[in-house]
Amino acid sequence: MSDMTSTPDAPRSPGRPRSIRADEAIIEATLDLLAEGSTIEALSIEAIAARAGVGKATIYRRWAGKDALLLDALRRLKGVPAQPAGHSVRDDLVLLVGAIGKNVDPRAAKIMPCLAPAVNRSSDQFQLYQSIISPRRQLMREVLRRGIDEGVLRADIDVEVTMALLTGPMLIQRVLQWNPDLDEQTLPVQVVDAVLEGIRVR
Amino acid sequence: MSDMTSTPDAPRSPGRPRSIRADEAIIEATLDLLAEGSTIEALSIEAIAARAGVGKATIYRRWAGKDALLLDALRRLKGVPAQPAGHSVRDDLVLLVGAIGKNVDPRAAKIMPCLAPAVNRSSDQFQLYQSIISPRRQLMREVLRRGIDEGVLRADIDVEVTMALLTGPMLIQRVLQWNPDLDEQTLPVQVVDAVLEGIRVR
DNA sequence: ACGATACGGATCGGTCCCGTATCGTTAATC
DNA sequence: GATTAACGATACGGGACCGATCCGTATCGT
Repeated sequence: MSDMTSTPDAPRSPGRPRSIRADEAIIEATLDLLAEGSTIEALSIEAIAARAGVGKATIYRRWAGKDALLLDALRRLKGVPAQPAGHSVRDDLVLLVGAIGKNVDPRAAKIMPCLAPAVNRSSDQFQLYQSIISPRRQLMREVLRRGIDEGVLRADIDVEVTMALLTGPMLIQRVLQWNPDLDEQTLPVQVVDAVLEGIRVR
Repeated sequence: MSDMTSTPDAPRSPGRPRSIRADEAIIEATLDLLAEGSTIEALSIEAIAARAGVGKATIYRRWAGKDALLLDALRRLKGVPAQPAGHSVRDDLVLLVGAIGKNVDPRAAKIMPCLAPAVNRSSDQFQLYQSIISPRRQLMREVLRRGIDEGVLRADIDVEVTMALLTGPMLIQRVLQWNPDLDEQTLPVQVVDAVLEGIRVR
C-alpha cells in the first residue's frame, strides 16, 4: 500500500484495528468498476465506496486520493506470466504470444486498454505500465536468445524488434480489435510461423 | 454534421446565416484540446466554447451534445493516407509502415491513443475508428497482393495476418511506447525486412 | 426599416464529485 | 468495564460541468 500505517514490529496499537476485509473490498471494487467500463478519470471515490460497501472515510484513511488507490489496485493485476516449457522455441513463442493480453485476472483484459491513454500523460502510470509488461518481455527475450544459442534462429536478428514483431499484431487485435476479420484463436500460431519463415519467396 | 439544419435545396432560410467560421473554430478547438492531452470525457463543452471564442449556445445550436460534436470532430482527422510509389514492394511497405500513426494532422497522433478505450465501449466510435483505418489497410492489402502477383511474396501467405504483422509493431510503439529501447525511426525498415526474410535459420 | 435568426456572453438550477467532519456503533486492548 | 480507534453512514462547503435561458448585438432576406 502507499501510505497505510503498517507497523512491521507491532508496538501495540490500541483501539479497533483496521479491517483487512475493507482493504480487499476497496481494491476489488476499484478493479470491478474499471473492468465494467468505467474510465480512470470517470472513476469516483464515492462509486468505489458504494460498491465496496464502505464509507468514504475508510478509503481516505488508507489512501491519499484516487491516484494512490489506483496505483495500488492496478498493481494487483500483474498476475503470473505464462511459463514457457523450454522444449521447442516455436512452441514457447506460440505460448507467449497467445498469452498476450490474457491475464489470470479476466478484468485485466478490460482494464489494460483504458490504461493506454493515461500512460502517455502520467509518468507514474507509465512506470506502472512498464513494470507490468517488462517481465513478460523478458520472458520472450530469453526464449529468443535461447533460439539463437541453439541455432534455431538467425544470430543477426534484432531481438527487441523481433519481440515487437511477435507482440504487436496480437496486442492490436486483442486490445483494439484492429481487424474484425482476424481470428484471435489461430492468430498466435499464424504470427509465430510467419515471423519465423518470412513472407518472401525463396 | 450530425444534426445541423442543412437544407440541400436551399429554400432560403430567413435570418442571419450561421457562421462558417464558428463551425470551424469549434471543431478546431475540440481537436486542439484533445491533442493537448484532454481525454474524451474530460473534455467539456464549456472548455471548447471558451477555446473557440464562442458561446456555449452556439455549440448546442449545432450539435445535440458532446458525443455528436466529437464524432464530427474526429471525422476531420482522417487525413490523406500515404500513397505508395508502386515500384518496389519492399519500399512501398516501408513507406506504409512508416506512415502508421503519422497523419497529416499532427494532432491525430496525440488523439488516436485516447480513442482506443472508447472504441470498445461505443459502437459509433468503433465504426468511426474502423472507417479511418480501413482505407489504410486496403492500401497495404493491395501492395501485398501485388507482391504475390509479381512473385515477390509467397502465394500461400495470409494477407490479413501479414498486415497485422506489419502494422502491430509500429502501432504499439507509436501509440503505447511499448518498448522504450526501440528506435521509431528505423523501426519501419527493420519490421518490413524482418517480416520479409523471417528469423529462422536456413 | 423590419422580422427573423445567429452571435458572444452571462446567468441559473441541478447534478456529480471531492475531501473533510461528525454522527452513533463496533471491535479490539487494558 | 473503560479506553481507544476504526467502522458505516451521512452531511458539509467548494468546485466543475451540463443544459437551458436570457441578454444586447450583428447580419441576413424582404
